[in-house]
Amino acid sequence: MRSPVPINAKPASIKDIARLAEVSHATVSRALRNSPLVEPKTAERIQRIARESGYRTSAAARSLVTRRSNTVGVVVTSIADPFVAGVVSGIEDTANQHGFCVFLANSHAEPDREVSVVRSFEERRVDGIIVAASRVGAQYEELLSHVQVPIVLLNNQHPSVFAHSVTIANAQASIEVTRHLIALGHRRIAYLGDAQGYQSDTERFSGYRKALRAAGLPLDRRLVVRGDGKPESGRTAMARLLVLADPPTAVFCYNDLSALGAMREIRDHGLNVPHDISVAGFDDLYISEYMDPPLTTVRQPMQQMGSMAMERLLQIIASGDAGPDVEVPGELVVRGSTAPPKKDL
Amino acid sequence: MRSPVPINAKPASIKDIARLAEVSHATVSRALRNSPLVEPKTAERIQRIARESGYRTSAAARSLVTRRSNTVGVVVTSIADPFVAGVVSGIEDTANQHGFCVFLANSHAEPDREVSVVRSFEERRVDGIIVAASRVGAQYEELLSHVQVPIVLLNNQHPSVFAHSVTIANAQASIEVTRHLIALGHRRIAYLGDAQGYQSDTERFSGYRKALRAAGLPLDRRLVVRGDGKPESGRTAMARLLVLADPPTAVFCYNDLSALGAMREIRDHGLNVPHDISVAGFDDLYISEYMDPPLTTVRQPMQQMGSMAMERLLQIIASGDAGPDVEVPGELVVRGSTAPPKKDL
DNA sequence: ACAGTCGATGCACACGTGTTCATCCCCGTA
DNA sequence: TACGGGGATGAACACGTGTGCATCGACTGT
Repeated sequence: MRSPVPINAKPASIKDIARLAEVSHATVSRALRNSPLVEPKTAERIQRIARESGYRTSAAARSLVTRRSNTVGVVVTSIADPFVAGVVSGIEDTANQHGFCVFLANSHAEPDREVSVVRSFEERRVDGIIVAASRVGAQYEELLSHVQVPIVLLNNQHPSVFAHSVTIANAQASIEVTRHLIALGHRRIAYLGDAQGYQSDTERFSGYRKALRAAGLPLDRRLVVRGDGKPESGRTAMARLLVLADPPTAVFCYNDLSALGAMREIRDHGLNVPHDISVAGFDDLYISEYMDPPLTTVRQPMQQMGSMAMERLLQIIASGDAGPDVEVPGELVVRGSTAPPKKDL
Repeated sequence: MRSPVPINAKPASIKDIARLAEVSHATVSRALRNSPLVEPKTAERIQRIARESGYRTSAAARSLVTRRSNTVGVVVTSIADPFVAGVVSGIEDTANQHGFCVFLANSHAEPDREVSVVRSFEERRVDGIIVAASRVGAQYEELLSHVQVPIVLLNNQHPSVFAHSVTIANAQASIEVTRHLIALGHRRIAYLGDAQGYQSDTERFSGYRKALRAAGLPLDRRLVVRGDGKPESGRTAMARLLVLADPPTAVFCYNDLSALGAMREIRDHGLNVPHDISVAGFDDLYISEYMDPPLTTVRQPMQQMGSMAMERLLQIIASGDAGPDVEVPGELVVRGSTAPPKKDL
């Protein structure tokens, strides 16, 4: 069942190549890196020999002397979250483009995992860390602030000193969503948020509140419910709204997955989206335009944000610093899940 | 904006700890690994000093001598694919559990990326590789067969010698889906597949064919269309089916994302799922039960499959070999997207 | 012909860790 | 007291690569 090559054959080293080419290992080292110090002809010969013998430079040995691993660590709550997956995809693409490899680790928002992951990254001497965990508790902050390599936070700009960030304009985008619902004629608009203490939730809720206030609408605390950002909890949170004596005519959801669950619950109550209740989300997952009805939401350029975070990190690694924190705008995408409320309400 | 710690401060080495503890670096090495050779009292003292000075063992230096990196490489077509993300989540969880870190790399099914990724993994001396790329072309196979570390293929058992595999019982599950549609009374059942030459597609199609034959139904080539596994191509492929003079009354889709697009196209033609056309998928993404209607599909235990692949790899790394290849069964999950065909057809 | 210059290459050390072997010290026993 | 044994520790080498410095040969200009 296995290849004919013995599995424990130790890989060819630079010295093996040197012996074959009848030069010193120093010359091989230079030749393989295309140093101008070595004569073109011998360089070519050495490279040919290396190629033929399947030589692969040992990144471990190299990084030991260069103090660079060309490696970054990425911590996420869960890669199974489609938003996170989009971001990581962007990160990996630009990392690969620059010769970097990415270590991926789930934290599942468990403090134990968080410390073990960061420790592991430190041991592996990553050149930088990207945290897309959305929640940076006090203990986690303490941990990260002692890390010796640059850190970029994604969707979590931290008030403190130890990290740079790439975020989306949560408040502004939320204002636009809420304004959109108000403009349609809604007056009882619910907020279905996330209870895990994410900064994004705080900011999105604050945008929702501001828009209400600007329109002279009251903030009804009973219309504010929270889940965990997954469909099932969106569903149960929506259920709490539907049993109200005076249920909302529109719901602004923390993210598209919550909205998915909310829509499901609404249908199961025999109501129609958007005819009876309008639903808006946040993220614009690439399934969202295929939902029935297609979901009104805020487009968050996930891949691009990941890409920006990575480029930012690379710049810090190279030049020691990057400019001010980046905030990308969100784009309101109006689709079929939002409509004017029924006249008789 | 930065931590007070100078960024280029070189991390404490084992020798620094040795100096502080007034012992040799050998003793430190032993103490940190809890070797019985060192006196418990001094071991404790050394560990305290190491902890206080924030020492982190250099994985690079260690792996240089141990010839083990405690690292695995994972190649996927795209982490943005929710199925892939589920699998990778399972992989990472069990890897982390065993002290391993995972390198994640997208290949985007581009041959260039594939070779560069594998080369990069080799340089980093990963202890093993998991390929969840679903497609292993001739060139890729040639590449992988020369790799010196164990390889586990996911959903792509390869007839050759160089790799182990974890797969789902594609053919059997597809037979069950098709049988389910036949049992509902359908006689014109389409197959909406994947055109990228994935083995999964071949097997699922073959299951579809077998079930038709077993029921004495003819295979109509016009009812077989293919896309790329994403919603948009599911939509366009469905469009080709809808313009037929005698369109199908049911569609079995290669995966849930294709089904999502197909359902959208059906609705856009003013038709109803499942009343006019039944739709079945494959994967059971965790959004699928929230679709409208909820999707009939085959549950593929993504996380568990990832976990199994990783455990398999670990076993090969540890003991040199693992048993025969693993095939997990798929579970037909019947939901609202499939129903008997209209009587008048 | 000779000194000086420059291009190409080798020598030797460093990076941080694990491990074998030797050394040293302390204790018990003959 | 002398000897042996065992437990704890240090010295030294190896892992594979990069690089400063020395060396060596060839070429140029006088």
